[in-house]
Order: sequence, then C-alpha cells, then structure tokens
Amino acid sequence: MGRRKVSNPLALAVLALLNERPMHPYEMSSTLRERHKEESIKLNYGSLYTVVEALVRAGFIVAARTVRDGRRPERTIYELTEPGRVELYDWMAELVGTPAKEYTRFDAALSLLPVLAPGDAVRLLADRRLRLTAEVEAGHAARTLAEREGLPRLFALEHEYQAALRQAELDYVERLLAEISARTLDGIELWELFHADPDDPEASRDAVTAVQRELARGRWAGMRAILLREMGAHVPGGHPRPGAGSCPPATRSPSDPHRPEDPR
Amino acid sequence: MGRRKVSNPLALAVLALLNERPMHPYEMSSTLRERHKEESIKLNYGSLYTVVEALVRAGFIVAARTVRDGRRPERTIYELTEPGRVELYDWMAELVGTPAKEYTRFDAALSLLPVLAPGDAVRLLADRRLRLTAEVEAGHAARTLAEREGLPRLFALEHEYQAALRQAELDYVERLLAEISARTLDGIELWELFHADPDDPEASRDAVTAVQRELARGRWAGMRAILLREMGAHVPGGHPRPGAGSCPPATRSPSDPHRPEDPR
DNA sequence: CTCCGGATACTCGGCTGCGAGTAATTGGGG
DNA sequence: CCCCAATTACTCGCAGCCGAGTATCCGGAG
Repeated sequence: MGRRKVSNPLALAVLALLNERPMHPYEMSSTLRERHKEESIKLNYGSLYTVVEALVRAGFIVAARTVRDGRRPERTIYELTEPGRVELYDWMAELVGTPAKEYTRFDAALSLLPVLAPGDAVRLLADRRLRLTAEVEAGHAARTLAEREGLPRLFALEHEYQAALRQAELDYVERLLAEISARTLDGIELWELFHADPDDPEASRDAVTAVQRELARGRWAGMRAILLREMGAHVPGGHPRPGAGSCPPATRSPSDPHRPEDPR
Repeated sequence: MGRRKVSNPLALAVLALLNERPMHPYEMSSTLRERHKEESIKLNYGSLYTVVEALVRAGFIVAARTVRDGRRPERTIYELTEPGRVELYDWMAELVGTPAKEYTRFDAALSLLPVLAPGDAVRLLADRRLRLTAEVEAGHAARTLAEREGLPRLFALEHEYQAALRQAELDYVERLLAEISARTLDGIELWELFHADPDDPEASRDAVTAVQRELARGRWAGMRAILLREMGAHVPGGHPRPGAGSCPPATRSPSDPHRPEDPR
C-alpha cells in the first residue's frame, strides 16, 4: 500500500457512493457504469471486491446487513463509517489540492523516441495526430449530446478536463511533427547520424565529425562518456558530470551484429 | 498480462538499453537514472529484476554471460535477441502511433468533485493552481539549465511534453476556478443545494423547487431516478434513459445520520 | 411453454509490482 | 591506516490487481 491504507482509486469511488447511501458491491459497479465514471476510474469486478474487503479491514466501511431476493445469492449491503467519511474528504482534498506525478505510456515512448529512425517517428506521430484529432472531435460530439440531454457541465468536469489535455497533446504532437519534418529540432543531425547506414563510409565519417563538433561546442557534457563507448573514439577534455546525461539513441540497425562490450 | 507478453513500460526501457549494448540489470538502472529516464518511466529494483526475468522467459533477451569482479556477486549480462528487437520496434510503434486511455488521479478526483462542498473545492483548486504554477516555473528553469549544458531538445522531448500538459492543466484549473467562483458553472445551483444545511427549511424547500425546475426543463434525464431516490419525491414523466446519468453529488453532511435504503 | 440472451452477483487463482532488507565493496577524510 | 558513508548489486515475500469463469434469474420471442 502507499500512503493510504487502501490506495486504489476505485476505493475512493466506493467511499463516495456509500456517502450517498448504503449499497452492495454490484450496485456500486452498475451505478458507476450508469454515471460513466468507469471512464475516469478503472473498474473491474475483481478489484471492486478486493477493495471493498480492504475498506472493511481498514474500518472505513461496514457490512450493514445482507438481503436475499428469492434464491439469488446473498447481497451484502455496506455503509460508510465516520472514519470512512473522514478518509473520503481527506483523500479528495489531497487529490484535488496537490498535483501528483503520473507515468503515462506516451511519456515513456517519447523518452525513448530516438530508438526509432526519424522517418518512422514522423510516420507514427502523424498516425497519432490523426487519431487524436478523431478523439477531440468525438469529445465535442459527446459534449453536445450531453448538453442536449441536459447534463449539467458540473457532472462532466472530468471529460472537459480530458478534452483539454487531449487538445494540448494534439498541439504538442503537431509542433513536434513540424519540427522533425522541417529538420529544425535541436539534435536532429545526431539523430539522423545514429540511424545512418553504418556501412556507408561517408556517413560514418560525417557522424564522427558531427559528434566532435558538438562536443567542441561543449554541448551535452553528459553525452561525452556515452559517445566514447558508442563510437570507440577518444575525445579529450573533462569527465562527465553526473546528472547531465540523457537518452543516447540506438546506434545499430537491426541487421548490425553487436560489438563486444567496452573494456572497464 | 495485457496484449504484450511483458507489459511493464520498464521492459521497454530494458529493450531499448539492450538495443544499444549488452548490460547487466544494475547497469540498466543506473543508466536510466543517469539519463533522467526514471522521471518518465517508473523504475524500482524489484520490478527491474522481475521484468528482466519475464523478458528472458518471453525470449526477447538472453543471458550472454556472467562476470565477477573480485569477490562481488556475479553479474549476469543480457543481450537483445532478434524477436526482442522486433518487439521493441513494434511496441514503440504502438505507443507512439496510438493514443491510449490513461487513468490519472486527477480524473478520478474531478469525477467525484461534487462530494466536496463548492467552497472546499475552490480552496483546494486554488492550492493546486499554486503548486502547478511552481511546477511550470521549475520546468522552465530545468530546461534553461539543460540548454546551458548543451543537452539537445531531442533528448528531453518527454519533459517538453510534460511541460505542455502541465500548462494545459493549469489553464483548465484556472478556468474552472473562475467559473466556480463566479458561479457561472452550469449546475452550480444544484451543487450548492446538495450541500445546503438540511436543517434549514428554506434551503430544503429551495432544493426541491430547484430540482423540479431542472426536471421540468427536461434536463439531465438520467438524474431523474437518482433524485427520486435521493429526495423521496415523485416526479412524473419518463423512465431514465440508460447512459444519460452522471455523478450525483453527496447529499448528506457528515453529521447527518443515514436514512434507510429506499424500498425496492 | 420453452428456449435463449442478457442481466445479476460474485469467486478464484495466478501473476505482477513493489519497496524494504541485505551484504559486500569502494573511496575519501581524519 | 582505519572507519564510515555511499555505492554496487541484488533478494524476498506479500499484497493487490486482474479478468476469465460460474451460476442463477428474468423477460421476451416463437
């Protein structure tokens, strides 16, 4: 568990629902679904029952009673306790008041983007742009529909927010795409060189001189050590400062056999 | 596991590193750290070794050899296999090309925002704005520093992206804050009424008439059923359409004892 | 009256993720 | 030359998460 005794966001939803009225787990799940909350809070049965049990253990909710309809399986109805109510408010306060670091997949992908060849990156980013555009439009449509049905914005804030983020992502992808295509992105020569055909002697020579020019300008101190290993060359002047390095791109094409590790 | 045989993004980082050159796990972790990739790819030792083992099982990497320095524990050096290289490219293509749904905590919090009283929400959102502003500034400073050190933007794309998203979040929070404060947010009267003192007879009367006015306008069809249960009143005209509902706010103040469940 | 699809209401086993714990080694200050 | 802190390099066990599976019931078509 993290700081909270029960850290799954689904638990927060359970607390919020039980703050409305007592319920049994399946009703929680169907209510969340009905209200489209499963779009912002990941819901699945396994987790739901695990989380309910954990909340009971933590004393945030209690089984109020069990009912049975005909020969259906018994349903246990839970209700919020006073500590549970406190936890609900405290947790909400934390989530709303303090931005938290989130690890998204696109972050991961961007941080490793240099492993792809620039051309591939452009194609794929264009793909993403297309799909994002479609999502943005779908979002507009959904909001229009909801408005027509009279759903006040208050109850769809999370979708508004998601729409804003998607738009920002789209904008960023478009900027990036433009800069790569126009070859104005700082570092693109290095990127291209790292993906140049290693059997082409001219490209290899270019790579070495380009890298040396970069280093002569004192650019990217942390890269020095990495480049030394990568290129088997020796560049004088200074040791790598810790914390100055970043992602070195992939240097080998798939067909290129790996070279032996650098001596230590 | 998801679609991938190994789905942890850390596995992607491992593949990317081994695409550069063979390494042992600890070196992977220190390299990721050195390059600041732990800021966009969650890294911890437990997961790293689990993931490496899983990649071996999947045939994406193999133990090339083991070395021992003096009396240190043996280090196993891994290298990428051809299927591993394919997986790396395929996975990157998926991540870059296709936007994926992410569940963030703030999404969850926003989707449950009505459980907080409007006043509390305003205070907390103002808090968030403050911290976000600080983060945005820290981001600028970091970029300036990196620039001075000569780190090409290409190797800090993920930070650029995160900065763009943070800015978008800040903008959204400011819009929302303004709208709540100015009471122009659609649905705010309902929100206030749901948090009105239930012992104040005037407020309660207001609540009923407000809700009935909403319903008379045909607003928020899906809310109908919820309100019926919540208020114990009966409003004629139509059953709730599935998929039209959203989040009903909390109706009880913490001191208010719960009422018995509605009869079925 | 009977069949079938969809809703209801969970259960279960396995795997992943995590972070605290461990233990040896190196380096630098006194 | 010795000691302590930091670094190197993992190990371990448990909790949580997941999603496929199960079993029952209801309502409408034929």
